[in-house]
Amino acid sequence: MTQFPPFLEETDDTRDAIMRATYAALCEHGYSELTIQRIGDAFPKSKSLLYHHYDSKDDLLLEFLSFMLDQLEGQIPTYREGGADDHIAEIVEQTFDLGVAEMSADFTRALVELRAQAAHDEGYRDHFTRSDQFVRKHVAHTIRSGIEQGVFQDVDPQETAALFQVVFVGTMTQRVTSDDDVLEGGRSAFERYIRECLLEAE
Amino acid sequence: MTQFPPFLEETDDTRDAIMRATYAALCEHGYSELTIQRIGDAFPKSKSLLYHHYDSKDDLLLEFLSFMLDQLEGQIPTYREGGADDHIAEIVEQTFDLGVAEMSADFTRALVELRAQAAHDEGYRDHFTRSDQFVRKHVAHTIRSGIEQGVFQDVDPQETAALFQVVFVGTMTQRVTSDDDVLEGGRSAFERYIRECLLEAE
DNA sequence: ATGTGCTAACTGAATAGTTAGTCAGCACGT
DNA sequence: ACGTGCTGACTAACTATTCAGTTAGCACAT
Repeated sequence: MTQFPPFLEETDDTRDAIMRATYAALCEHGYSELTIQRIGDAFPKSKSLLYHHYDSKDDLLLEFLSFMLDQLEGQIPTYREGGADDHIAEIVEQTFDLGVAEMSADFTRALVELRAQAAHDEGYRDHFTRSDQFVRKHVAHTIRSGIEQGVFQDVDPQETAALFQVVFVGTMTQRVTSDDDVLEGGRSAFERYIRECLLEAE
Repeated sequence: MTQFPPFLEETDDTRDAIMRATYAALCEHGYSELTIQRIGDAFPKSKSLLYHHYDSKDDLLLEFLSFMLDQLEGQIPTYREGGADDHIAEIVEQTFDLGVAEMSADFTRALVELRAQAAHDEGYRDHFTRSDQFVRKHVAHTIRSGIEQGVFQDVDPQETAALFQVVFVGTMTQRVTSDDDVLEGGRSAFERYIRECLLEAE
């Protein structure tokens, strides 16, 4: 059975139930084998009802992505005070260890497939652009704080955050698309980068 | 019209022609809208003939990937002597600037889509595992040479190459799936990493 | 209370289109 | 005669989407 993230708890709302069904179907079948039928199967009501609430399969999935991103954005405390260095360490931990926080491996898989759609679909590209910008700005802001706190060297926050973003996407993609084990080694090397190029020597 | 890479020159061989047609169709339509029909359209002979040479669509595409990888592996001089530092600089250039060498943007797009299939398809995963290993070992070898040459610090070649691989996949994916411009900044930050964590200070 | 009109949620069955894959047979070099 | 490369027409399965029609609930006049 699919393990739902906390913000997808049971509610009576039909549209929430559709989001839940979409999440479940995506985890179970992946994007490439996702059909309206299968979303319907994961949904207590009828398949046709999906069209009552959304214009098309595409519309539904885009709304789904937007819904997930909203939840995620709402969930991340804009910035909990505390050492910026600790926060960065947490981000690295999440990047190389589990992927994103509570995301199941199955959902990560589907997410990588969904991102790939952005290569030829503007709607998806818009979504991931927004998503990337959110993450990158969050990291940049953290780095800026760290510099002010004196725990980071005087680096360019934008550029550094950009590298974080690339490493983040690369890791996530690599994890689910290749058995070549690159994560442990990549992590060591990246931590060395943080130690020598980001953290202020004490 | 599709611009073919040099190793896909015109030949009489039918199977080469099929590879060419697959490449062209992939560039024109991307993976998600790739059909046997469309490969047939880009092919001077008939669609049914494809089944005479390959068992299934999946078989054909896997053979195509394998074919491309063989060509690429054969093309990269195992190691042209010369400064390992220059060679690494070239790799960085190719990573952030054009993507891989002469690959068209269209093909890169398709390649990202193809990689995403590996999330749920073992055949594709095997391919990209092999592909990743090749690249990573090539980079690791270059780094090892650089250390011996005294131009690189005494880093762990495996770990460093792993980070290169992650950055490579991340950049390629990001480039075609997001309009958030992360490449320039990522490049600057990565070049700083190379300067401070890889190159031997002179 | 009750009947009436109206709307939104909902359903099962149908449809039109597309797809991978098949197959009987043609041309032709040996 | 025979195998090989090759073809066009075909099919069976699956897809997103539609649609005619059922229900349940609500507002409101009687």
